[in-house]
Amino acid sequence: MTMDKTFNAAEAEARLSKAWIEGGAFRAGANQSRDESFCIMIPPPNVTGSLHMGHAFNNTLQDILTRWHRMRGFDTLWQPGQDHAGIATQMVVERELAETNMRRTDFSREDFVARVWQQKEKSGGTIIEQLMRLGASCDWDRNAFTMAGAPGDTRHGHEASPDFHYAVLKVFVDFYTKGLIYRGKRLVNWDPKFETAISDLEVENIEVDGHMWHFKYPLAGGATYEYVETDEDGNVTLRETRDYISIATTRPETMLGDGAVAVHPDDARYAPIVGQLCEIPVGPKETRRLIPIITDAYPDPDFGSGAVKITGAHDFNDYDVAKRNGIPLYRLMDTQGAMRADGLSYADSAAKAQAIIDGAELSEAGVDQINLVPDAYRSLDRFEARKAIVAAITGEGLAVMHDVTRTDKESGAEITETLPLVEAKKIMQPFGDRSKVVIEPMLTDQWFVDSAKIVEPALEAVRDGRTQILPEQHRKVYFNWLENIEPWCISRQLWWGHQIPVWYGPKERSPAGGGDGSDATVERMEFCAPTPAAAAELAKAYYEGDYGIIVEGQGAASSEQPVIQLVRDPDVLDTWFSSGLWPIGTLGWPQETEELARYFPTDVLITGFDIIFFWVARMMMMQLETVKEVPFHTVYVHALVRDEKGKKMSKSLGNVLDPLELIDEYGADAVRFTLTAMAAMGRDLKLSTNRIAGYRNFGTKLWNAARFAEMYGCKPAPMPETLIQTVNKWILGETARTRIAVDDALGQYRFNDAANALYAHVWNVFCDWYVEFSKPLLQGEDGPAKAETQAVMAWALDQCLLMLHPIMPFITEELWGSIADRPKMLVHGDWPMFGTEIADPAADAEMGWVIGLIEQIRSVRAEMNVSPKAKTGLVMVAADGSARTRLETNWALISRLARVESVEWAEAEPSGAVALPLPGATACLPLAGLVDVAGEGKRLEKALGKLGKEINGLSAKLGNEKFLAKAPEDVVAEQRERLAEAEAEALRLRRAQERVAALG
RNA sequence: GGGCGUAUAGCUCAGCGGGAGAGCACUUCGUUGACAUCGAAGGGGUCACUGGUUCAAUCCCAGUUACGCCCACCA
Repeated sequence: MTMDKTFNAAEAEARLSKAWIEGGAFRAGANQSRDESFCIMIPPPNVTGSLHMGHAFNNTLQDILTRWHRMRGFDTLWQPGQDHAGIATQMVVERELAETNMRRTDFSREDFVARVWQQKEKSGGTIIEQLMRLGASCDWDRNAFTMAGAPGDTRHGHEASPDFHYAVLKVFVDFYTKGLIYRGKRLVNWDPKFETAISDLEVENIEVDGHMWHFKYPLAGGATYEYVETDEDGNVTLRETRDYISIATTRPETMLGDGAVAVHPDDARYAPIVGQLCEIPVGPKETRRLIPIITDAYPDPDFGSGAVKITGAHDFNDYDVAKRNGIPLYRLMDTQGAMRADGLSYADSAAKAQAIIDGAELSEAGVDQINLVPDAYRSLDRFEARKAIVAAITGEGLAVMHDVTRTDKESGAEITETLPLVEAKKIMQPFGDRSKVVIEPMLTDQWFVDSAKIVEPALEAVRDGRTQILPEQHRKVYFNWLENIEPWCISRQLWWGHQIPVWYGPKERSPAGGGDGSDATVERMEFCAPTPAAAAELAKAYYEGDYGIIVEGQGAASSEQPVIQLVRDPDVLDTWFSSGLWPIGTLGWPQETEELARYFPTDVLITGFDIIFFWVARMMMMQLETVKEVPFHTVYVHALVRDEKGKKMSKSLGNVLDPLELIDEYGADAVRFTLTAMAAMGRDLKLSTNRIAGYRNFGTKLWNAARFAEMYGCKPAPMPETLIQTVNKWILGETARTRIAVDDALGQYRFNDAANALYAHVWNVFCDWYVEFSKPLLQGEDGPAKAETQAVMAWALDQCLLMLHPIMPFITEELWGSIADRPKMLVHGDWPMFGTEIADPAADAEMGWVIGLIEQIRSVRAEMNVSPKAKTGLVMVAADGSARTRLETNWALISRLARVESVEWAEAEPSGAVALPLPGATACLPLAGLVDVAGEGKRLEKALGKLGKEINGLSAKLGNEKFLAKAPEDVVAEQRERLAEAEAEALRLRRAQERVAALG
């Protein structure tokens, strides 16, 4: 069978992929021949996701390491799986519903979740197929899912996944029991689109054009004070009588919820009015609220007016100030970011708020009933309300005014107008990273992980090197975030996810009338347990006495005894809480599985920098808290794949390269090799199709080299004990050096170095030289030499295939199979382990000499415009015998590649010849008649110029006593040697110059 | 406001205390049966700037400039 002229990537990739998977080539432990294990956890892509360039990059690197270890006989597992991706996935389904004008609330929770499971079945397999097309050698039989085992689980596509749901709930319960998780009413980031709380990390602060309005808060009862501004030296710059305090805000709609105005305690301007009341200038005049002017360290006297309105329920800074000063928190908005319409009437609310100012005490729930949104603004969207409020205040003359001078277009006169002070300002505004809508700080009940309590081991593990972060610059980022860790809000008001395993019952032990749980939202008992039955057990113990316990959704009461109804917390957990358990969860924890024992802690995590906080840090904390071990020994953080201009790939820019389209066009190997070759640690890569095409050509080159080998019958065969041919000895050494370089590079996660070493070896050494050198031997009459070369050629090619396989699995597997029938596929090939013991220094030196000679002859011929077809003679002036031996043993090679047809030996260099310096000899090309005298003169001139510079530099250095005294001996010796060589060559060049001059 | 990163050939980037490299692009030449998705030869760089350390700096240190990224509550 002869090989096809080209590699048919599309056909071969599909066929080989199938063969690997059906043959179980990727199973955990496949090809194992040693004790050590090697395990990588895939960063689980979203179930609804599809493969983008980042995935392609990330998974290529993981696959390289996995294949490399598998070939080296490690007990290897690359664990695949998907993430349920709470918000992202629910969003997909809700969007679909929206097309038919339906909402999630049109369904029961159970039905909606069932729809999401259907969606998951529909699209969950896509990314797996795409990863398979990339060649990812995951153990697909173990495909896991972060919501496996949760109610409604269809097990589709992740049949073997452990009960992840149980593991997640168990960790929640454990953390709860240990006091690491708590529930409380806190100000959280609220996404009005998805109507859920989100964590700090899910908020993107983006600079937008905003406005800062300045409004007057009149002092109560028309009081006045003398407002005095001074400059740095204490000189009075402004003195006026005011009956108001000036307040700046970028969000006027929140004024309705103000609880106080704060000034800095040292701010002399406002000292006269501290303790007084001022009026919020919004709403029906007769019921405007009065709020106190207080002091707090928070306001910066140098910013704005120096006075800050305190809206505790709608701003994070204000929240802290309010907490410190006992200022009530008034919630103004509903879950969709519209102004509230629920709760008490405005009049009642204002009255109650006033009562609080006057000293009345209200329960938390009582305060929440207060709705300070006037009727005119109720139900308005927050941005509509903002407009209306600004208009109302301005119309009433309570905006701070300032003079604006402009030049009238028609008359050219300068006109000064007094206008409301509205500063156009760049402000950092928070947006939901998924919803892209403005996030609202919102006062709600949420669950939190008290991260500060579990952070220390995660810091310590990186500090002491149990977990290594590469590249190292990311360590700082990691430390910095963890050292300043904030509580992690883990509850989400969604339906898709792990429902929080907490059940509520009435606080009182004697629920009158059977305890219908009507006040359960106010004061209640929490029962945290991984299952409803366990929760009921806990409740039974608490409600000691003769109660029946009814757990939500677990059937009705049967007896006549009083009944306690347990209601489950409706919220689900942040996706990252469950993916934070990915390493142990996929290995079957909390069962003590064999996999856990073999593969945990895992070896390396390969991930993008964008999820260091989201995921890596959380995994560290959660694994260390749960099983007291680091989840992985190394974190390799890769950079971003950008477009060829360095722009981030984005749909809106339209510069997205689809890895699947690239695979279709260039083949998976070309895409993989490109990404690998560009994977310099810590540096973004700019991907261009041009580059991919180049590496596709590399595959073709390899293919053709194999065709050449096949053509000359180079089949894998035992090599002779002793090699005779120098080229064959030499290629062994070259191969060994490459093997060392590749292993070295991969061992240090220097993927680009590995790729480049292989590229250079295959193309520049194997193809450019060895294949060419082999031709006279393979085509010649010398039987033993031919046989030896065939065997060595086959061997050297095999080594190329073996070493390239982790990066280019398909073409190498295809070649491996077409070269010979083998006991094992290449995917299970035995990675070369030989070192330089198989090299032969004498052969290396000899081939170096031969290559040098050929290159010099070619160079001269090209520059002299000698026709490539013309053959020339060669005159050798030998300084010692070794040169003669070298030339004669390699004459066939030299003659062919340098196109010289004869050689004669002379005592002196003939005139009219170009002299080429070599170790131990001078090679002379008698090109009389062919020589372009002027050209040769120029060439020599140039070469001498270069040499002159080098000689000057070296002599200066060697003339420097300090250098001789302080530099290491070997460096001095090396410089001396270089100087001697340079001088010798310069001498030869000068003699050649003379001869050329004589010719002219 | 903090923190980090990057400046090397026309382009994209490796490298890194003692001889400036690769790929692409460019120029010239080439259909010798592996390969024109190729071969051979070649041009091209005060390694951003300024100081310092050193016998020696593209590389280490400090500063400057430009660009990029991350984090952060200035109303």
